[in-house]
Amino acid sequence: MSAFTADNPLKVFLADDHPLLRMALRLSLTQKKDIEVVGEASDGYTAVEKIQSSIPDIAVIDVEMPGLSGIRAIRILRKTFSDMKIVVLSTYNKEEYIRDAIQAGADGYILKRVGIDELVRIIRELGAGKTVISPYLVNLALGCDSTLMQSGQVAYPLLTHREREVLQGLVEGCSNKEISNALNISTETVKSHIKHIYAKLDVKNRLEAARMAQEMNLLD
Amino acid sequence: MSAFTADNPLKVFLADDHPLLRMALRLSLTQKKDIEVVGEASDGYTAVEKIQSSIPDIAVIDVEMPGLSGIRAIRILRKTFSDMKIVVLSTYNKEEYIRDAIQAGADGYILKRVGIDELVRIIRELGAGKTVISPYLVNLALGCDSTLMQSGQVAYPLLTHREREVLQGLVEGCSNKEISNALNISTETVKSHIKHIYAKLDVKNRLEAARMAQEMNLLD
DNA sequence: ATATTTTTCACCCGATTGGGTGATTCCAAA
DNA sequence: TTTGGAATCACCCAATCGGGTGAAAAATAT
Repeated sequence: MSAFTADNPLKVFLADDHPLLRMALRLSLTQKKDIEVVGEASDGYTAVEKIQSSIPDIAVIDVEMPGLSGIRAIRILRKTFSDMKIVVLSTYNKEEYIRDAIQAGADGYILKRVGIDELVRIIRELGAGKTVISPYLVNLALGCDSTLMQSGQVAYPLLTHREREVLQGLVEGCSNKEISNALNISTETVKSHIKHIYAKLDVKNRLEAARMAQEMNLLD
Repeated sequence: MSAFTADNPLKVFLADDHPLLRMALRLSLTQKKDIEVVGEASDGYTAVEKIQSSIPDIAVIDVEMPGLSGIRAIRILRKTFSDMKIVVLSTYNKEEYIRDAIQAGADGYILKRVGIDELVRIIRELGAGKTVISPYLVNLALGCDSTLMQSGQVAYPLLTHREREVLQGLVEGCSNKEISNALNISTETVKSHIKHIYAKLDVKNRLEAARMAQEMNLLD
């Protein structure tokens, strides 16, 4: 199945808001001949963006980042990339965090206090298809069904054309009724579109949707 | 007064329980000819021990370490070393943490998300005798409240302090209930504030209020 | 000392939103 | 040809929001 070499390296993406830690990770990983760091980001929004264009085999994502949190970034990524390995970096080994991460679709949960060798080992195991929870935590994380992976989805267009039109109105502060008038459709249809938008962006109200739209550059 | 060179380097000690971050710090600092890393530790107890024997000019100490916390380690060190520079490393910019650190005797408080150059700059300034608080925190240290109305461009009425706090929550996408919990007041009071905010900003919903807040630069 | 503003809370009521389920038509891709 | 997404709409129901009125204590200013 998967044999990563210098010719065919394991492509890894790093998302962490600490430049120093990111540097350490990059240095540690690029040293290994079978691993290549294809991109970095220091916040959730750019992480999602860059990952969508660089399409790594494994995304290493910090849970705590400014703007879009790691967990929510994962939820978004999972909608598009069902087979990408996503591993969460965290400072804490709270049961709750781990559950959230796994439920969001993470394939692994690593504590930041791991050593370099440990980290490389985990990355490689993920590359080989395993799901890894930092050994310290194995006993904790068993309450959630293994994975909620959906069927393969298409790549880029997170939102449909119509959804973007509706989102445009929403961002401008229009009510559902105003949007429906502008687009000549019923308010029920607008509501329907908005529900889908919320699900796709993983937000729960208009304001978050508007902010997300802006941060992710979803509109003109 | 103090001119540190390759002959007479600034001796730095590193205490942090994250091997990766420690590596990044060590690499970044040892690169500089005027800085020498004289020791490392991954918990508070060994940090205190090793510092007592290596006697660095500057001790960089993580607040969150297993065993003896960084703050308590600093208190102990301060009893013996009154002129050693001690700088706190922290993930968070909580006002409370900063106060604790300073009160324990820290000469500086640095966020882990700083870059390498920034870090080196701070270390050197500490070596030169200054007390440094990471730039990100300046606004915290100074109760940023009085800056709002100098310009003659007051087309809209200003908000009160409380109203700004409520608006802050609103902008972040919080519901009235979430805001009320955060501020320890009833939802009715939050509603009341929001009504006033709407009236003052001449908007009619949360999204417009949020956008107006941004356009008028009403918040941090 | 008094006036004003700020901050707090209550009650009412209609409007709007958010979430769930389900159905229809159209169109394009497998 | 069948499958599936896109776009449309309907109904239900609970939660939240927005607007009005009113009021009282606390802080600030005059």
